[in-house]
Amino acid sequence: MPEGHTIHRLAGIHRELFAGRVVAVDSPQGRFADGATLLDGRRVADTEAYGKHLLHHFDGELTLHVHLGLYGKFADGPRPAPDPVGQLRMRMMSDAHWLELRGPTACEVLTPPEVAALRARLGQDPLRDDADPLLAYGKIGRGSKPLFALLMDQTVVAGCGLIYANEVLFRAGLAPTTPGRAISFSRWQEMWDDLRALMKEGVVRGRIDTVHSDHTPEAMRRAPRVDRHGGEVYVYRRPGQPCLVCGTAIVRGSMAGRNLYWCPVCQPST
DNA sequence: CAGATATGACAAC
DNA sequence: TTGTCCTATCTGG
Repeated sequence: MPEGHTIHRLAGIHRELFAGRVVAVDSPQGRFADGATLLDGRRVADTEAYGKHLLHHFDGELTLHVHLGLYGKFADGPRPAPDPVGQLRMRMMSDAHWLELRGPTACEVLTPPEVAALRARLGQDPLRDDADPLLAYGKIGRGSKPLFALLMDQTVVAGCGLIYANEVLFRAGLAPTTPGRAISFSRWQEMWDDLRALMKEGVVRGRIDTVHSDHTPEAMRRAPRVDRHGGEVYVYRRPGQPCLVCGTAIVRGSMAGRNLYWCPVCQPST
């Protein structure tokens, strides 16, 4: 489930479990063997999320950088740790807890300049208090690039993924193909605020719910209550099914290799 | 049990 | 736009 809310949630959990503690780190699978050696026996100073990137800052100016990609997963629990099963890229253990990581796109140790470079190439993260929607709008308001592609562009909005992009566009009543220059800053600000609120909910709940609570019981009955991704949504992965608001069949398309879903009536093309 | 699928990102064409 | 990588889980036969 790795959109930005998942990573921020993980940062919080890992801070709770490991910040301030010395940990043992290894790589049963072997693919993170060198990095594990660098971190083994050090103290975790703090954890942080930036967009979809998770950072564990260790004493000695070393940072563990993890990007889950499409398949990456963490698991944790109280010791004793289970025996390694499957492809276990990294394991971390304090005196009280264990943490397992499998299938990440990135699992590496970064120096401070490398961390700075990572942050510099990321856009505004709605889940961070240091984010500025006006800076994001600077990359949006002029061009012809579609809003969907802009939302998915991590150098514009860091942490927004496929589900949030599709859903926030539905909630805004905007077609995914709407060019960035077609919306004013105040319109963007509204969408940003909506996205931020949705993602904050996602951090707390550990799932993505985007359906307004005041929907009619009839509409809710027509929808699968919970998608396989674990949340309640308007359009994501509901092609051919009736729109929860107007009943029109949801349409599927693709843009930049990603799945698009929208309601042609609630989100008219301009 | 093989094949398809998954909330991502990047390089190469 | 296509191919590639990472791994587990769900699907159909």
